[in-house]
This record gives sequence, structure tokens and C-alpha cells, in this order.
Amino acid sequence: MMQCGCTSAELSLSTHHKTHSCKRGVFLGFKPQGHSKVVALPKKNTNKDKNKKYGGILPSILQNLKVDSNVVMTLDSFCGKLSPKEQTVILKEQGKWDKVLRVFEWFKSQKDYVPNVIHYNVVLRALGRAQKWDELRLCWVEMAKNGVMPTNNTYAMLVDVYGKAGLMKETLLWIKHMNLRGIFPDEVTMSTVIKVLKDAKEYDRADRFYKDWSIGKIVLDDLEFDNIDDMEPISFKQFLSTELFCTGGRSNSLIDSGTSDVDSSVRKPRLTTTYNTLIDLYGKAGRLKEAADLFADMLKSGVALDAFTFNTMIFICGSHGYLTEAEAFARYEDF
DNA sequence: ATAGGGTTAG
Repeated sequence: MMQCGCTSAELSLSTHHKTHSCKRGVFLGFKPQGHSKVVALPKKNTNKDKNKKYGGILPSILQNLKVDSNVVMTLDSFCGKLSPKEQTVILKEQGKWDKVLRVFEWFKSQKDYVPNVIHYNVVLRALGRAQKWDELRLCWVEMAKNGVMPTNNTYAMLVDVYGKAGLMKETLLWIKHMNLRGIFPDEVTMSTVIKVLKDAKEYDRADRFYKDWSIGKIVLDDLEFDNIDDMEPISFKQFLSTELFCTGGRSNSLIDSGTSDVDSSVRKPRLTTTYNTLIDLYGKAGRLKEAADLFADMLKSGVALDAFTFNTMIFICGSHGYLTEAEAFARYEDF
């Protein structure tokens, strides 16, 4: 029996809380209080989150950039040298993509500017979020020209923006690009890829990507297209030229990573959000056993459960008729 | 005071 008094028969999917006025949110989110042993507590608000208080010369530069449309003149009026970190902050704080570009151009015009992958990541993300694909590709090419190599951060961001824009073919190309470069996805990048593939209902592809990641394997053939003709000719050509331009990153890790038996021990996620995404993936793919295994893994590894974990498990059980189990999860959360 | 993802369903 649910705490709100509903019987298990009434615990049927999403209609549950439409027809009942109980305040305990089973599908609406769990309260974190009192679950410190199992449930992740909300992160404390550090000054990183909300209070964007910068010191030194940054506030006045940011303010001036906000009110002044002439980026070059505004920046010229500050003669002091900016550190790479300060430059990152300034780039990040610009709202519009074109302003980001102009500020970046000014940085690069300074004599002592050193090309910086973090700066490129910030600029590329701004262009990606604004869906300025041509500008993004130009920036990418220039980045390579300046000898700046993309990192895991770069690829996670690219997969995210292309995936959110619904450009799945290009998303797959970025993943392939990363693989060709011999860059093994870290957990955030893997999680990002899984999320994008899941949202595109590419469940099998997502499953394979995760399984390969688990054993430290990079598979190149796994990302072939079913229908490459669907892609816009122009963007594909541009993409290929970019691809051909970037021949420098070929590394032996490509071979090592897939064939070595020594380091092919099983890799497990350690982030709650990763597990939640994976559990939802297998739930949506109808593979309940694997979803349940991941949940068990989570407990075994001591990874904190949170409201998403419970709601996802409850929904998976509920939507497949496992009402007793759904109820158990609801109670488990409540203990 | 460097950068990426942040999940459930309604």
C-alpha cells in the first residue's frame, strides 16, 4: 500500500497522480530530506553556480562589453593583459554568438595570444547552440590550423549541440571523428553520446556504445550510416574536408585500446546521472533485465541514488505491469 | 577566476 493510500491496482502509470490528490510525488519528484544515506543531497550552491562575482578588471570589462556594441574599441581601452582564464570568462559571458566571435577575434589579434583549446570550446559551443554550423566549421578548421587539438570536452559539446539540433548523421560523424583520433570518451562524453542516441531512439547503437565503452573498446565500423544520401550534400562535403584536414591526430591508441587484454577490465560509471541515463535507455529499449542490473550495480558501487533514479525505476516497472515492484521502489525511497 | 553532459514524466 502506498503511503498516500492508493492501492497497487491504482498505481497505474502516469494516471496515478492525475486522479489522486496526494502530495507525495511519486512521479513528480522525491523530496531529498531524510534520504541522506541513499539519495544524493542537492549540491550546495557554491559561488560557481549563481553568484557570478568576478574580481579584478573583469566586471568592468564585462559591463562595458554589455553596453557597448563596439567590441574592438571597448577591449582596446583596456591596456592591461588578460590571462587565459580571464579570456575564458569574457568569452563565456557573451550572450550572442556573433559577439563571442568578435571578442575572440580581438583576443587572437593580440600579439601575445596563445591558442587555447578551452577558448575554442567556448566559442564552438556558442556557435553550436546558435546553430551556426558554417561558422562552427570555419572555427573548427582554424583551430586545427593553429595546432589546437580537440579534447573530450570538445567532442562532448559537439555531440550535444548537433544531437540537440536533431542532426544525427553529423552527430555520428563527430563520434567517429573522436574515435579516429584515438580519443577515448570519458564518462561525461560517453553519457552525452548515450543521451543523444537515446533521444533519437537509437537504442541498439547506444547499447553498443556503452558496452564498448565498458570494455575500453573503440569500434569504428559501428557508426556506419544506413542512408548517407539523406545528408545535405554541402554540409557533408564541408565536413569531409574538415575531416581530411585533421590528419595529425592519428595515434597508436587506436590499436592499443581495442586489442589489449590487459587493460580491458570492465569500466563502470561513477556518476548518478550516467546511471540514470543508462537505466532510462534500457527501460525505453524494453530491456528491463539490464535496467535492473544497472540499478543493482549502482547500489553495489555505492553510487548515490536520487529522485531521477527512483522515478525512472518506478516508471519502468509501472509501464510494464510490475506494479508490486513499482510500489516497492516507491516505498524504498520512503524508508 | 578556465570548458563539456545533467537524466525521469507530466
